[in-house]
Amino acid sequence: MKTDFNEKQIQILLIAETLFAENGFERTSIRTIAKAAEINVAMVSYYFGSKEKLLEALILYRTSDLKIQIENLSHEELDPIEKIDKLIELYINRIRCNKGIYRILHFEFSSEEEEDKLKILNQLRDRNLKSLETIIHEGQQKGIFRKDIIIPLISPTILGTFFHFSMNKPYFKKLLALETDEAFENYIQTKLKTHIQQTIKALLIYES
Amino acid sequence: MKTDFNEKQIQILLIAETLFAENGFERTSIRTIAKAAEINVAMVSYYFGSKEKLLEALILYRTSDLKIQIENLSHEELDPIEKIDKLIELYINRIRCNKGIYRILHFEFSSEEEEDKLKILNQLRDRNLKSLETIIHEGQQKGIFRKDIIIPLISPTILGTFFHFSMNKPYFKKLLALETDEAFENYIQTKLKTHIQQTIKALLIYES
DNA sequence: GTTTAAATTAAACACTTGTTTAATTTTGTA
DNA sequence: TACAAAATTAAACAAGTGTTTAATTTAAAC
Repeated sequence: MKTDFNEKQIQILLIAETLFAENGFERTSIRTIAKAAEINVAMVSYYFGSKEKLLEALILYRTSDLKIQIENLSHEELDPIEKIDKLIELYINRIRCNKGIYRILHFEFSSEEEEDKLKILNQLRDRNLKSLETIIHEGQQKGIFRKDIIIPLISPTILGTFFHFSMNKPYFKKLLALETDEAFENYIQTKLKTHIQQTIKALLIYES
Repeated sequence: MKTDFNEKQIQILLIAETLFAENGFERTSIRTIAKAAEINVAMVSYYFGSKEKLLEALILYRTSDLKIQIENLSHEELDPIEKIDKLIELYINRIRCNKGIYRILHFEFSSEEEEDKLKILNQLRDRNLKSLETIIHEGQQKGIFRKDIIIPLISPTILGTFFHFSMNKPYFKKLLALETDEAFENYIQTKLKTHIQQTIKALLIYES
């Protein structure tokens, strides 16, 4: 599949991303996208073939966009605890910036088994898991981390906490008295981030 | 709103629940529901008024169904750590049994602010938070738990981890070499449950 | 400047959606 | 049995969906 898109295509992709993230894939019609992008309805089919293929193109566009920052991290000269902290920070920021596409990927298509669509996503997940393993093994060898950790369950805890929080935005805004969207975003980057870091470190270090 | 439904209505509700959970609210048409329930399409409008109101009825049916087991727990004679363990077990089992409706509640309507629909859900969340606070405060007074915990962030960690894991079933089945659906369910009730309990306890107890 | 390909358009297409209608059957009651 | 209310039905409705068509405009190449 082609990975290079022209300006018009990217314009469509970006607007589709916003609308999909706001209202979901099904709830967003091609006509809505066309109107928002100020193009003719037929252009989506013309450029991408179909609505489904537009989504595939969007996934491709966004995931090929993502550099492998996490891989680099595991080779930096930091102690394991600092690496975990940085890893979580990376995770959160990366997803925050690509919130739209992540939301679609994780919740709109997570239960479907259509291999073609998920292949790219799975590759991404596998790479991230490998990097996480490297970091944790290092900490275990140095005697800092406990050894009975199920590593594949770490990322669900990080991502799950983050997603659950940000997907129930109205509830937590009210609960935590966060009046504006900025206050909410700020809470994520400070309190929630710290909470997740604290949680994972506690899990890795704590001796029962 | 009425909370008592006749047999026919419940039959429709149960089938709708399954279909909504499997394919999402939007992707499930009234005709699909009618066919599965072996009734006429008009019956849904006749009994519930509309598709939206059918969902509202389903939420009502399921949440009024849920007894307040968690509230009872906080008054039992157990030490705080045991209570946390039991609380998490309760959470997981309760959601596992009502997976369909929880999936719809948390992901299909989590970003919408429509008060009417979420009112019941919010009440449920508030009650649960209160119970959790009671348990944690008890542990803090006894000097077992640390005092700088942000309690509202505990449930996102529990629920988020669980949801993220079970919503990415295909990926984790492959990753953890769980061949059958039963093996997957079993993994949740053993390994994942323990992982979450371990995580929360570590967070509450660990001194940095 | 003409030709050829790409881009863009409005309109139509075939289909699905949720909902309503009006007629018919079933059920319960007096 | 007769009547009235409830349940059920097939059909129609209006609106929206993704996609395709065929005609037109724009751009590029020669």
